[in-house]
Amino acid sequence: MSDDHATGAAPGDSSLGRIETEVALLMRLGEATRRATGSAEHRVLDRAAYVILRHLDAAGPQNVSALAARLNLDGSTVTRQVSALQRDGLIARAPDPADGRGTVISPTPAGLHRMAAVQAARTRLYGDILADWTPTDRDTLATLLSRLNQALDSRTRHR
Amino acid sequence: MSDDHATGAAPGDSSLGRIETEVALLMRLGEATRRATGSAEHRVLDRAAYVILRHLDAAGPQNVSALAARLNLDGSTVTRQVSALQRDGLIARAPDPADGRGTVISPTPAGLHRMAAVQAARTRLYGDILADWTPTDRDTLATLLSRLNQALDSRTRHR
DNA sequence: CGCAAATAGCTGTATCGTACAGGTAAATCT
DNA sequence: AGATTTACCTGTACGATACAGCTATTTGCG
Repeated sequence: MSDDHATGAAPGDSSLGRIETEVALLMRLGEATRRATGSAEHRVLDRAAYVILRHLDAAGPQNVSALAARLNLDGSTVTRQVSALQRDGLIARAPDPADGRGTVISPTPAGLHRMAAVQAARTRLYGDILADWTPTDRDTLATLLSRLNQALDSRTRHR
Repeated sequence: MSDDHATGAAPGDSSLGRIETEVALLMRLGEATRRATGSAEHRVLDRAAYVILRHLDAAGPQNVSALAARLNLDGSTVTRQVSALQRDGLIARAPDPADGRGTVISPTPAGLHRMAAVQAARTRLYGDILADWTPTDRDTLATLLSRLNQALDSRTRHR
């Protein structure tokens, strides 16, 4: 799994490969973890539902298209997610007063509560898992991940 | 996406919250990126197929159950993935000489080639995206991700 | 103003990845 | 040898997603 580039002191090259590997792995593990974590009775939030609620929480009520654009999802997907969330009482749809076509989605208190619970559970999980990490390492990971996401996002977005 | 809201995490805890946020985000972005990257004609490898090939490459030919256990997937899922990979000529099935029930899966040259191509493309992508990172930062990210995965994995596994 | 084009959202349909339950065959245990 | 376990496959179902097509509304333009 290495393509020797043989330029200079190439430790940076192999980190790209490692990053690729680890991100792929994390995706798998994250999936598995989510599946295992959000088990039976909880009937917790699916992947997208969680991010939708988080985004509504962070960025305020907004319509389906805005959500879709922001989350890099098809409008129809968001429509369905939103329908499910509404069915479960986690968000509310209201006609957009400024645009007769639009619907404004806002989180309900129950939705925020549910989201916070999931968030807390996951955060707890990380606390558990990273119990023996130094605060510095945690902080560094958080920062680097954030930078990675920002880079990935801007790349994905304007292209 | 700012995480300033609604968790009530103590400042010392905040890196955990940030990690949670960023991992969730990375999952979404990774999905989107994969979807965008592996576009049309390539008919590239799906998520699982890629990891299967990588694992076969890294750990050698093995049977379906071993793969399933290792990848945290149901046997049936692996069976189907493997069937698809076989149909596409990327892996080969052979009866296990030591166990009449088993089938040993090995990557074909074409499979390895395909895998390497995807890997290279992704690595290139990361190189592109992280162009302005210092080698140190890249290296640190790779290392921390690896540690995170290891922690997540061992947690997921024996439980 | 009135109609064409764009936009917002929904619904139908398809695909993919995955799981669980059930089947058959082979191996292992007693 | 019979019972149990293991390995794999198949049927079926579900969830997340995309794309295409529909309707209602808004916007832009002659």
